[in-house]
Amino acid sequence: MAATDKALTGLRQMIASGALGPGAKFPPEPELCDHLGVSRSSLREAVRSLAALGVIESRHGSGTYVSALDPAEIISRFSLSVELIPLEGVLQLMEVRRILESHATAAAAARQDPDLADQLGEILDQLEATTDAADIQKLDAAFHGAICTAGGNPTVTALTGVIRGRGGHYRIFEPGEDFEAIKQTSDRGHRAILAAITNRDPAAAATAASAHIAQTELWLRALRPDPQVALPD
Amino acid sequence: MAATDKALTGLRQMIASGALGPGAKFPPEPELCDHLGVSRSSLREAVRSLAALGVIESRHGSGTYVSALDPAEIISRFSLSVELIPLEGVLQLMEVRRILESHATAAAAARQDPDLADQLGEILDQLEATTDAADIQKLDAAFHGAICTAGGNPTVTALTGVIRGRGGHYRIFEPGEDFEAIKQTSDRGHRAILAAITNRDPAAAATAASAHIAQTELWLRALRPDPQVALPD
DNA sequence: TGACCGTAAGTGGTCTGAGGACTTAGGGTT
DNA sequence: AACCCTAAGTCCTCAGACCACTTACGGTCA
Repeated sequence: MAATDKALTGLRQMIASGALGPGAKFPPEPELCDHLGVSRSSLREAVRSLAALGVIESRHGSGTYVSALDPAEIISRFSLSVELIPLEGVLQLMEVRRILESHATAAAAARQDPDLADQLGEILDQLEATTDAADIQKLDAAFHGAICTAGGNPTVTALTGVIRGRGGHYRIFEPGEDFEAIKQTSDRGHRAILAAITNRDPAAAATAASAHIAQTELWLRALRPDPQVALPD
Repeated sequence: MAATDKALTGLRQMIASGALGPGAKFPPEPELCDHLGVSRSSLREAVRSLAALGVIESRHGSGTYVSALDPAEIISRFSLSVELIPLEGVLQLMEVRRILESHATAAAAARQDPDLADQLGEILDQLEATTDAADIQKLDAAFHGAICTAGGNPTVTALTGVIRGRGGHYRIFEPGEDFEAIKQTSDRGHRAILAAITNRDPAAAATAASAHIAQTELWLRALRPDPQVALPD
């Protein structure tokens, strides 16, 4: 087995076996090199791999530690790769977001958190008052994020957040001829979701969230160029 | 900015800017070092990070390439980290699987693929005939995987597959006093899903899949030790 | 006695140079 | 035309040295 792979397997094994739990500190690099039988360069490349995946953390001057191994944190690391996925793949991810977020929105409506509706109302007031693309994206994330958090599953919140962040890179809300129509449709969608939550109607909340996100998917599809047709000779 | 981070940012920028699309080849390491202004060690650590995330691929003797940037492949890389998540976090992930897979199962039922039911029936025949834990896990994955594939969204298939793989590490089907009861319940759940697909009843399929996975979650919860209570002095 | 600060040990971060291992393409041979 | 061999190109691994940061200890001063 290659040196880096050997180090990678060894490090993962130390965690999987339970020898090192969340937050535990690894031995110093020279000691690990000796234990795993690889050079320092190979060990460091293996450490970098696991750090990229959110499994371990290196702290300069302090040591190398097992991360909290919290699924939400690990999923957040995916934004580094998801942000590079082309539009075609983003559409598949948006369907995942639609399914999960409509579920989380229904759960939020069912929970009847008395503060949630007020909080969401304030966000929407600000959102409807601005036309700045960056502000829109930030407030939209705050709105959907608060709902997902209320839904009760942090992993769902993290996953939808990553996907939403990717979709947001396509500036749907750039000033253009359709800007006002798109903005109004979006604002109405948000109000419909809030109304369902206020009415404590999970089914309506799921439908409203699904419709709202599906609308975003349609806008994204409109950005997609038609598939190139292979020309005959 | 730290050297490795500088290299990481530079590499991602080369992809995000569109300068290098899926499958494109990076310049040789010495050239990249010069271009990014870092040493070879730092560059290699950055490359390893992105390789761990499924964004780029290094081929020994050939070169370094941008990956296909396919969301399903990128999500598959998650298994390296998901497999290390403790039981508590797995339960959150199982809810994600339940939501996505019940949706995919409904979609598979709606699609009315004539070959699917036969294929699933053969898998279940084998599954019901074996008591080997490894075979059970393999056939269970084949059953649910085929359904998700029929659902039409490869990203959903990849995501549910990663989570299912993690859950499978907890050997629910180890020989024990409850083995037969658990196995029978599981088999019945599979048959109910197949029946809904055969009947082309999406709603029943979603319900059956949700119930089946929820049952698995209950078995996993039973493995969870009670939270440790902090003892007073 | 307490708080503050400087110092030294411990640890990860970066650079450089060298040689090995693998892939690939091209030319020569059969 | 098919096969094999060679050589160039590229990534992989190792080793050693030095730098940067964190931490804890012990001394100093109020």
